[in-house]
Amino acid sequence: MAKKKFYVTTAIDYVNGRPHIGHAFEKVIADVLARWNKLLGKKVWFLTGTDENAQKNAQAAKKEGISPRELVDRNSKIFIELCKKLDISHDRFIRTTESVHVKKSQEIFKKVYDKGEIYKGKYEGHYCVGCESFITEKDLVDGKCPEHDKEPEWISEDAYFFKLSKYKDEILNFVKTYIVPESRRNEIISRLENDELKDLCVSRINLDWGIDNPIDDEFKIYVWFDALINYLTGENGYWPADVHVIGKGINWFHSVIWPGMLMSAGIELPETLLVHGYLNLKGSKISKSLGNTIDPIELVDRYGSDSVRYSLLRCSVFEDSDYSEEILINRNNNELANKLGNLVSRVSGLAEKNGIERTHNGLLGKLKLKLIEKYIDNYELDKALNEIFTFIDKCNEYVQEKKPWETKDKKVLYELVDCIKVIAILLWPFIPSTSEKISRQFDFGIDYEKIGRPLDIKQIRKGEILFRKVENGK
RNA sequence: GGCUCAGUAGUUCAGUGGUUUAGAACGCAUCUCUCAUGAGGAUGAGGUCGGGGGUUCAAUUCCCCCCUGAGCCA
Repeated sequence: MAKKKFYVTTAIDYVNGRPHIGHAFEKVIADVLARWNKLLGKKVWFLTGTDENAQKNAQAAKKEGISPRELVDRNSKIFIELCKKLDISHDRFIRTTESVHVKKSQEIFKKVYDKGEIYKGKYEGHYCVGCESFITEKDLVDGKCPEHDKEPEWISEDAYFFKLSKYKDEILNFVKTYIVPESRRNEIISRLENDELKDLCVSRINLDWGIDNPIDDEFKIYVWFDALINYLTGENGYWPADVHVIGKGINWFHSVIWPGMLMSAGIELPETLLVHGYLNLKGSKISKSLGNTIDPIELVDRYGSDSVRYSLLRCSVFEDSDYSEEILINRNNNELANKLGNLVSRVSGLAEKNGIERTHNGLLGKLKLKLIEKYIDNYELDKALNEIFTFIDKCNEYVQEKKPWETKDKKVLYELVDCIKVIAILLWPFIPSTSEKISRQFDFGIDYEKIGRPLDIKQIRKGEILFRKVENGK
């Protein structure tokens, strides 16, 4: 029987600045999904990357007095470094300046044009450089874009339009099964039902950065049009995507424009759009002007990838959450060091001294495996982790109750070691490097099918401390 | 402005399609084991479930209004 495939993507990131903690959050969520499906035995393809054709990048480069090419080359490396530091298991890192992507974008553009669904017209309107898009009169606040607090430029130009309006009903029908969570789905449905869906301007004139319009070399392709196509460029035979992981700010592009493009191009539609919330730092938005950004690369250097991953994954996927270094430290000390780390430490020490003897593992009955699976299937990763850690508590209680340091009961120790095996397997998508350390220490493989199977009995040794505690206030 | 969501212990959040003592974690207090990373375990204090009205024998849970915060608006 052929293995089932699983194709997951993140949004591609603008490279006009350094990555912030929100980028790390999204990548870690997608990584858990990728690893979870790998653990279940599926053939996984995980795509992430950088969006480099945006006008924003050209502007950022100009500010620094370097070419756009230099800027994107330099900055995309930092995003690659972030992935590496966070143990992101992506199979492909796409950059939209790659020639293969340029070709793909032009190919799709031409396909839609040839079908008569891209046509030439005139566009007049307010264009916000920050948004990379036009905004309507009624959305302006004091003549400024409310999100970027900048006056948009008035643009009147020849332009190419994509007949997005044609697909309104089809899109409306499609999103009903596409978008997760429900609240985000309803937002899109209500806009589609209540407002007119206009055709989308998909070209820009007089730019010297971006992908050439293959029909008319006076124009570039609108950056969002090419950006979305990255999911096709990087699919490696895995299309359609099983999950696109994105932030709530770009829901519209992925919920309406992207399916519309695919419908027009006659390409199969993706399965699920997972829209996650944002992280707030001490109650306020991440914002460079507030100077409250946390550099995720620095965090990993200071605390290790698993502590950063874990603290991020304890945040709600769907709702906005508070995040701070202090929260990370508390999670690290209380949950990773005191609960998980200490359990492994005490049990491995006792097992090394006393040995283990096979028996029926009654303790395992306290693990709500079905519930954990359900949570992960519903993308409620924080709840899944919570449940796994509840089980770790049960194991610590069991040690206390059975006092194996007095009884030297090898069967009790077997149960505990077997449970640690299960815990390590379940935690692998979340904190892979720690899981792998535990698996080496107890000498078992990380394999989902081993969860219900008896443990091979081997010599166990007390390993190194898994998590160092951190003094708060560093 | 339109639409949507949220407001529950000091903090972060669960939860309830109306019924007897509203849950967890962290923090705090007391006790305790000693295998372990001064970790673990037990107990306890802490909430008029945003405010006001309504429906009902009964509302934190349903309905209406208000306040506050957040989000989306191509």
